[in-house]
Amino acid sequence: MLINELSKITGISVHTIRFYEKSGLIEGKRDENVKSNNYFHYEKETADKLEFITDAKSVGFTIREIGQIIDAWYNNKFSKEEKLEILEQKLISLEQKLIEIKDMKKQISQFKKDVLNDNC
Amino acid sequence: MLINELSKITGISVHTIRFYEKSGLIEGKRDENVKSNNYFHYEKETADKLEFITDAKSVGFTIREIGQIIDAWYNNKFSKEEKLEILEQKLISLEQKLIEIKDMKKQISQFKKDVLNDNC
DNA sequence: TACAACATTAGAGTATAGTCTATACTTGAT
DNA sequence: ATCAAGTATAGACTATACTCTAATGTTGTA
Repeated sequence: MLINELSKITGISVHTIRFYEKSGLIEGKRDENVKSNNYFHYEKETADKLEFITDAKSVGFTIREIGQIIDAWYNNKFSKEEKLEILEQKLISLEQKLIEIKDMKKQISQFKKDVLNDNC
Repeated sequence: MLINELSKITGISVHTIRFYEKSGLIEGKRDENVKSNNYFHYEKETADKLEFITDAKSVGFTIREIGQIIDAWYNNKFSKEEKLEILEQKLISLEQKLIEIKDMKKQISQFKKDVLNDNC
Protein backbone atom coordinates (compact mmCIF):
# COMPACT_ATOMS: atom_id res chain seq x y z
CA MET A 1 0.00 0.00 0.00
CA LEU A 2 1.05 3.61 -0.47
CA ILE A 3 1.61 6.08 2.34
CA ASN A 4 -1.82 7.64 2.13
CA GLU A 5 -3.57 4.33 2.72
CA LEU A 6 -1.18 3.51 5.55
CA SER A 7 -2.03 6.86 7.08
CA LYS A 8 -5.76 6.22 6.77
CA ILE A 9 -5.74 2.76 8.31
CA THR A 10 -3.50 3.78 11.20
CA GLY A 11 -4.81 7.28 11.84
CA ILE A 12 -1.24 8.59 11.81
CA SER A 13 -0.54 11.53 9.51
CA VAL A 14 1.55 11.13 6.40
CA HIS A 15 4.02 13.64 7.83
CA THR A 16 4.43 11.68 11.03
CA ILE A 17 4.79 8.39 9.16
CA ARG A 18 7.58 9.97 7.10
CA PHE A 19 9.16 11.23 10.31
CA TYR A 20 9.09 7.69 11.73
CA GLU A 21 10.59 6.39 8.53
CA LYS A 22 13.41 8.94 8.67
CA SER A 23 13.92 7.94 12.30
CA GLY A 24 14.41 4.35 11.20
CA LEU A 25 11.30 2.87 12.84
CA ILE A 26 9.62 1.71 9.66
CA GLU A 27 10.69 1.19 6.10
CA GLY A 28 8.89 1.26 2.76
CA LYS A 29 10.19 -0.33 -0.40
CA ARG A 30 10.33 1.03 -3.92
CA ASP A 31 9.04 -1.09 -6.77
CA GLU A 32 12.00 -1.57 -9.08
CA ASN A 33 9.76 -2.48 -11.98
CA VAL A 34 8.12 0.92 -11.91
CA LYS A 35 10.34 3.56 -13.46
CA SER A 36 7.86 6.41 -13.74
CA ASN A 37 7.79 7.20 -10.04
CA ASN A 38 9.67 6.50 -6.86
CA TYR A 39 6.74 5.89 -4.56
CA PHE A 40 7.29 3.87 -1.41
CA HIS A 41 5.21 0.77 -0.80
CA TYR A 42 4.41 -0.48 2.68
CA GLU A 43 3.40 -3.91 3.86
CA LYS A 44 0.52 -4.68 6.25
CA GLU A 45 3.12 -5.40 8.89
CA THR A 46 4.06 -1.71 8.84
CA ALA A 47 0.60 -0.82 10.12
CA ASP A 48 1.21 -3.19 13.05
CA LYS A 49 4.53 -1.49 13.71
CA LEU A 50 2.86 1.91 13.67
CA GLU A 51 0.25 0.72 16.13
CA PHE A 52 3.03 -0.58 18.33
CA ILE A 53 4.85 2.75 18.05
CA THR A 54 1.75 4.58 19.24
CA ASP A 55 1.37 2.27 22.23
CA ALA A 56 5.06 2.41 23.06
CA LYS A 57 5.10 6.19 22.91
CA SER A 58 2.18 6.39 25.25
CA VAL A 59 4.00 4.38 27.92
CA GLY A 60 6.87 6.81 27.65
CA PHE A 61 9.36 5.05 25.42
CA THR A 62 11.40 7.39 23.23
CA ILE A 63 11.78 7.00 19.48
CA ARG A 64 15.25 5.61 20.06
CA GLU A 65 13.98 3.01 22.52
CA ILE A 66 11.12 2.06 20.24
CA GLY A 67 13.62 1.63 17.43
CA GLN A 68 15.63 -0.74 19.59
CA ILE A 69 12.55 -2.81 20.39
CA ILE A 70 11.50 -3.03 16.76
CA ASP A 71 15.04 -3.99 15.76
CA ALA A 72 15.06 -6.62 18.48
CA TRP A 73 11.83 -8.00 17.19
CA TYR A 74 11.59 -7.74 13.40
CA ASN A 75 15.10 -7.15 12.15
CA ASN A 76 18.41 -8.90 12.13
CA LYS A 77 20.67 -6.17 13.40
CA PHE A 78 21.20 -8.06 16.64
CA SER A 79 22.04 -11.60 17.64
CA LYS A 80 19.42 -13.66 19.41
CA GLU A 81 21.16 -13.05 22.73
CA GLU A 82 21.32 -9.31 22.15
CA LYS A 83 17.65 -9.25 21.21
CA LEU A 84 16.64 -11.06 24.38
CA GLU A 85 18.81 -8.74 26.44
CA ILE A 86 17.26 -5.60 24.92
CA LEU A 87 13.73 -6.87 25.43
CA GLU A 88 14.51 -7.93 28.99
CA GLN A 89 15.82 -4.42 29.74
CA LYS A 90 12.60 -2.93 28.42
CA LEU A 91 10.57 -5.27 30.63
CA ILE A 92 12.62 -4.16 33.62
CA SER A 93 12.06 -0.51 32.82
CA LEU A 94 8.32 -1.15 32.49
CA GLU A 95 8.34 -2.88 35.88
CA GLN A 96 10.03 0.24 37.28
CA LYS A 97 7.41 2.48 35.69
CA LEU A 98 4.68 0.35 37.26
CA ILE A 99 6.19 0.89 40.69
CA GLU A 100 6.54 4.63 40.15
CA ILE A 101 2.95 4.95 39.00
CA LYS A 102 1.65 2.98 41.96
CA ASP A 103 3.64 5.25 44.28
CA MET A 104 2.27 8.31 42.54
CA LYS A 105 -1.27 6.97 42.93
CA LYS A 106 -0.65 6.67 46.66
CA GLN A 107 0.69 10.20 46.85
CA ILE A 108 -2.21 11.72 44.97
CA SER A 109 -4.71 9.69 47.00
CA GLN A 110 -3.09 11.16 50.08
CA PHE A 111 -3.41 14.67 48.58
CA LYS A 112 -7.12 13.97 48.09
CA LYS A 113 -7.45 12.96 51.74
CA ASP A 114 -5.62 16.12 52.77
CA VAL A 115 -8.01 18.22 50.72
CA LEU A 116 -11.04 16.40 52.14
CA ASN A 117 -9.81 16.96 55.69
CA ASP A 118 -8.80 20.57 54.99
CA ASN A 119 -5.18 19.71 55.84
CA CYS A 120 -3.68 21.99 53.24
CA MET B 1 17.08 28.83 52.55
CA LEU B 2 18.59 30.27 49.37
CA ILE B 3 18.48 28.64 45.94
CA ASN B 4 21.93 27.07 46.20
CA GLU B 5 21.03 25.16 49.34
CA LEU B 6 17.72 24.13 47.82
CA SER B 7 19.64 22.85 44.81
CA LYS B 8 22.05 20.91 47.00
CA ILE B 9 19.42 19.18 49.12
CA THR B 10 17.25 18.25 46.14
CA GLY B 11 19.95 17.47 43.59
CA ILE B 12 18.17 19.69 41.08
CA SER B 13 20.28 22.35 39.37
CA VAL B 14 19.82 26.03 40.17
CA HIS B 15 18.90 26.63 36.54
CA THR B 16 16.22 23.99 36.57
CA ILE B 17 14.82 25.26 39.86
CA ARG B 18 14.54 28.72 38.32
CA PHE B 19 12.87 27.18 35.29
CA TYR B 20 10.31 25.52 37.57
CA GLU B 21 9.78 28.79 39.38
CA LYS B 22 9.16 30.62 36.09
CA SER B 23 6.77 27.83 35.17
CA GLY B 24 4.81 28.50 38.33
CA LEU B 25 5.51 25.21 40.09
CA ILE B 26 7.33 26.68 43.08
CA GLU B 27 7.71 30.13 44.59
CA GLY B 28 10.37 31.83 46.67
CA LYS B 29 9.79 34.91 48.76
CA ARG B 30 11.90 38.03 49.10
CA ASP B 31 12.75 39.31 52.54
CA GLU B 32 11.31 42.80 52.71
CA ASN B 33 13.55 43.74 55.63
CA VAL B 34 16.65 43.21 53.51
CA LYS B 35 17.23 46.11 51.15
CA SER B 36 20.75 45.29 49.93
CA ASN B 37 19.71 42.37 47.75
CA ASN B 38 16.68 40.76 46.20
CA TYR B 39 17.50 37.14 46.90
CA PHE B 40 14.69 34.63 46.98
CA HIS B 41 14.13 32.54 50.08
CA TYR B 42 12.59 29.09 49.96
CA GLU B 43 10.86 27.08 52.64
CA LYS B 44 11.53 23.41 53.44
CA GLU B 45 8.20 22.64 51.83
CA THR B 46 9.66 23.71 48.50
CA ALA B 47 12.13 20.82 48.64
CA ASP B 48 9.16 18.48 49.07
CA LYS B 49 7.50 20.05 46.07
CA LEU B 50 10.66 19.60 43.99
CA GLU B 51 10.86 15.97 44.99
CA PHE B 52 7.24 15.58 43.98
CA ILE B 53 7.95 17.31 40.66
CA THR B 54 10.74 14.82 39.95
CA ASP B 55 8.49 11.87 40.70
CA ALA B 56 5.60 13.32 38.73
CA LYS B 57 7.79 13.97 35.71
CA SER B 58 9.05 10.43 35.78
CA VAL B 59 5.52 9.02 35.52
CA GLY B 60 4.98 11.22 32.49
CA PHE B 61 3.08 14.20 33.84
CA THR B 62 3.83 17.44 32.01
CA ILE B 63 4.86 20.66 33.75
CA ARG B 64 1.34 21.96 33.22
CA GLU B 65 -0.22 18.89 34.83
CA ILE B 66 2.20 18.99 37.73
CA GLY B 67 1.30 22.63 38.24
CA GLN B 68 -2.36 21.68 38.44
CA ILE B 69 -1.67 18.99 41.01
CA ILE B 70 0.42 21.32 43.15
CA ASP B 71 -2.25 24.00 42.92
CA ALA B 72 -4.87 21.45 43.89
CA TRP B 73 -2.82 20.46 46.87
CA TYR B 74 -0.96 23.45 48.34
CA ASN B 75 -2.63 26.53 46.95
CA ASN B 76 -5.99 28.20 47.04
CA LYS B 77 -6.57 28.82 43.37
CA PHE B 78 -9.33 26.24 43.34
CA SER B 79 -12.38 25.42 45.45
CA LYS B 80 -12.37 22.19 47.44
CA GLU B 81 -14.61 20.56 44.82
CA GLU B 82 -12.36 21.65 41.97
CA LYS B 83 -9.31 20.33 43.81
CA LEU B 84 -10.91 16.95 44.36
CA GLU B 85 -11.97 16.82 40.72
CA ILE B 86 -8.45 17.62 39.46
CA LEU B 87 -6.86 15.01 41.72
CA GLU B 88 -9.45 12.42 40.74
CA GLN B 89 -8.70 13.04 37.06
CA LYS B 90 -5.01 12.48 37.71
CA LEU B 91 -5.78 9.22 39.50
CA ILE B 92 -7.83 8.12 36.51
CA SER B 93 -5.01 8.95 34.13
CA LEU B 94 -2.57 7.00 36.31
CA GLU B 95 -4.94 4.05 36.25
CA GLN B 96 -4.94 4.30 32.46
CA LYS B 97 -1.14 4.41 32.37
CA LEU B 98 -1.04 1.26 34.54
CA ILE B 99 -3.20 -0.57 32.05
CA GLU B 100 -1.11 0.59 29.10
CA ILE B 101 2.10 -0.47 30.79
CA LYS B 102 0.73 -3.88 31.67
CA ASP B 103 -0.37 -4.33 28.05
CA MET B 104 3.05 -3.26 26.84
CA LYS B 105 4.67 -5.79 29.20
CA LYS B 106 2.53 -8.49 27.62
CA GLN B 107 3.51 -7.39 24.13
CA ILE B 108 7.21 -7.31 24.87
CA SER B 109 7.02 -10.66 26.66
CA GLN B 110 5.46 -12.04 23.51
CA PHE B 111 8.27 -10.53 21.43
CA LYS B 112 10.73 -12.34 23.70
CA LYS B 113 8.91 -15.62 23.11
CA ASP B 114 8.96 -14.98 19.36
CA VAL B 115 12.70 -14.40 19.49
CA LEU B 116 13.26 -17.51 21.59
CA ASN B 117 11.25 -19.63 19.15
CA ASP B 118 12.88 -17.97 16.12
CA ASN B 119 9.46 -16.74 14.98
CA CYS B 120 10.73 -13.45 13.63
C1' DT C 1 -6.25 16.79 -21.94
C1' DA C 2 -7.22 19.03 -17.66
C1' DC C 3 -6.84 18.86 -12.93
C1' DA C 4 -7.57 17.21 -8.28
C1' DA C 5 -5.38 14.11 -5.41
C1' DC C 6 -1.36 11.98 -4.21
C1' DA C 7 3.84 11.32 -4.10
C1' DT C 8 8.76 12.99 -2.94
C1' DT C 9 12.52 15.86 -0.72
C1' DA C 10 14.41 19.53 1.82
C1' DG C 11 14.00 22.38 5.10
C1' DA C 12 11.47 25.63 8.25
C1' DG C 13 8.55 26.10 12.31
C1' DT C 14 6.41 24.64 16.90
C1' DA C 15 6.02 22.90 21.66
C1' DT C 16 8.06 21.03 25.70
C1' DA C 17 11.52 20.85 28.97
C1' DG C 18 15.33 22.00 30.07
C1' DT C 19 20.51 23.91 29.95
C1' DC C 20 23.78 27.40 29.45
C1' DT C 21 25.87 32.15 28.79
C1' DA C 22 26.43 36.92 29.65
C1' DT C 23 26.02 40.66 32.53
C1' DA C 24 25.82 42.70 36.77
C1' DC C 25 25.28 42.97 41.67
C1' DT C 26 26.03 40.96 46.71
C1' DT C 27 28.10 38.33 50.37
C1' DG C 28 31.48 36.45 53.24
C1' DA C 29 36.02 34.77 54.35
C1' DT C 30 40.98 36.18 54.31
C1' DA D 1 40.17 45.79 50.48
C1' DT D 2 39.98 41.77 47.66
C1' DC D 3 38.03 38.08 45.42
C1' DA D 4 35.81 33.63 45.01
C1' DA D 5 31.31 32.11 45.40
C1' DG D 6 26.59 33.11 45.26
C1' DT D 7 22.38 35.56 43.24
C1' DA D 8 19.25 37.68 39.59
C1' DT D 9 17.58 38.54 34.85
C1' DA D 10 17.35 38.10 30.02
C1' DG D 11 17.96 35.64 26.45
C1' DA D 12 20.39 32.12 23.54
C1' DC D 13 20.92 27.24 22.72
C1' DT D 14 19.79 22.16 22.76
C1' DA D 15 17.17 17.78 22.25
C1' DT D 16 13.00 15.41 21.26
C1' DA D 17 9.12 14.71 18.62
C1' DC D 18 6.57 16.24 15.72
C1' DT D 19 4.08 19.45 12.07
C1' DC D 20 3.94 22.17 8.19
C1' DT D 21 5.39 24.55 3.76
C1' DA D 22 7.39 24.84 -0.67
C1' DA D 23 8.72 23.04 -4.82
C1' DT D 24 8.15 19.61 -8.01
C1' DG D 25 6.64 15.49 -10.19
C1' DT D 26 2.87 11.44 -11.02
C1' DT D 27 -1.62 9.24 -11.32
C1' DG D 28 -6.23 8.51 -12.42
C1' DT D 29 -10.89 10.10 -13.38
C1' DA D 30 -14.03 13.41 -15.99
